Amino acid sequence: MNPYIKRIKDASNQLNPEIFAELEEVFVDKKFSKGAYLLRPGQICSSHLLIKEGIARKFYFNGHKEITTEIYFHDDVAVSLDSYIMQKPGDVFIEALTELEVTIIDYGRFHKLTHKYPEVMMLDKMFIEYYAVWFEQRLKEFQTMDASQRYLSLLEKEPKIIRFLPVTIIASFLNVSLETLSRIRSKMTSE
Amino acid sequence: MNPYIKRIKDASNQLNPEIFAELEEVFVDKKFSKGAYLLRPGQICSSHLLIKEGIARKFYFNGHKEITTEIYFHDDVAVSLDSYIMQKPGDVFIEALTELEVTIIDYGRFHKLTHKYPEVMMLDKMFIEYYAVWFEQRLKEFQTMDASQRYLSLLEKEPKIIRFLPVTIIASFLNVSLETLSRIRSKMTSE
DNA sequence: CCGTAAATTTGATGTAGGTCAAATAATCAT
DNA sequence: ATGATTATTTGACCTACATCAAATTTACGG
Repeated sequence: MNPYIKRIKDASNQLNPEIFAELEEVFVDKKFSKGAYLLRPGQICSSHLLIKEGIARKFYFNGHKEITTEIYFHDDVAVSLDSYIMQKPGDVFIEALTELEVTIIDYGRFHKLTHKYPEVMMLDKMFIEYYAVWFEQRLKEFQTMDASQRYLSLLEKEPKIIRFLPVTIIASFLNVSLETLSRIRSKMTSE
Repeated sequence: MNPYIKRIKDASNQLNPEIFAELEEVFVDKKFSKGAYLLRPGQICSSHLLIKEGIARKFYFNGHKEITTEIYFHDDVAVSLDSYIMQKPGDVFIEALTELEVTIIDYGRFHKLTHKYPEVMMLDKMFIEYYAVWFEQRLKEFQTMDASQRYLSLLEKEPKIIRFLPVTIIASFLNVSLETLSRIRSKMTSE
């Protein structure tokens, strides 16, 4: 498991049961059908979305080109960071790629707990740390790897993505054209 | 001013004077001469480095190629995030590009305060949030802009970088070859 | 099943930006 | 200053990947 995720799990397991119970009150489960948008540009991201079941992605438009920034699976947390932190309208879509079950953690109610219990703020901080390092590593991949290497790295880290998603979305996540991704794939299977 | 920086400044100004005083005790000033390394690969990043005077950068080697990830000026905070958070050896250099004065905020002593005062943890969290969003935006630039656009964007946001630093370093920050950067520049001045 | 639409592959061609090499220009020590 | 060293520019060429277009495969509603 990712060491940052492990760190968060450990910390939440060590939470005093009373706090944990209060925390769970803030959680609201919800289902979305395939293709539904959990967030759209212009909306304020008012919650963390913890994925229980299914796959989702975050993407934005650059002109006519879709850029997929994140793909979420079980236990991942989907959030539009800038919009969430500053509570201002964002510019991304969060989309259900399959039937989806999520736990919604409301911003306002969560923040109250954050101020009531330092442990909860710590947990919140750990999430942000995970995000920051995740982005740093992803940036590094773009700065040091070519398209094939990024594909290989993804294949290794998230084989699920490759198995279940159409090339369009994988290509947009790797920031290459779908034609290029197709060629990378055919070259790899032929070797 | 960057809204995240403003947010941090506002919060630290609202800090109760007693806490502020305790916080200042943790601060230690230090000078470095041009070319000195404040951090090297293999070392654990055990402090935040707040730049008081001068310019610094963070970089790492990818094979023989240097990649500059950040360039720091007055009031910026230099830290190797992954190494700092997990307190494990990192793989980056932090280098003084000029004569440099920094305020060192020691990890251990700062963390004690973080647990003593929720306000301080909040401040710490805000720093991480700033970092996370900074990385997200930088990633976006690589995904949506070509070399000239990245140069223009840097010129606009950080004209100081362009004025005071050699092409080698700017090029490595923009992730282009120095030759390409040189051509971009000559094309721009001729137009 | 079959026809149609969507997804994927394959091919031809263009271009941004890399690499290597040489030419200037700037910096610096004696 | 003057030579030596380092930084920057310029030129020739090459490669990874984009784009456009067509072919093929897959999925899917009737």
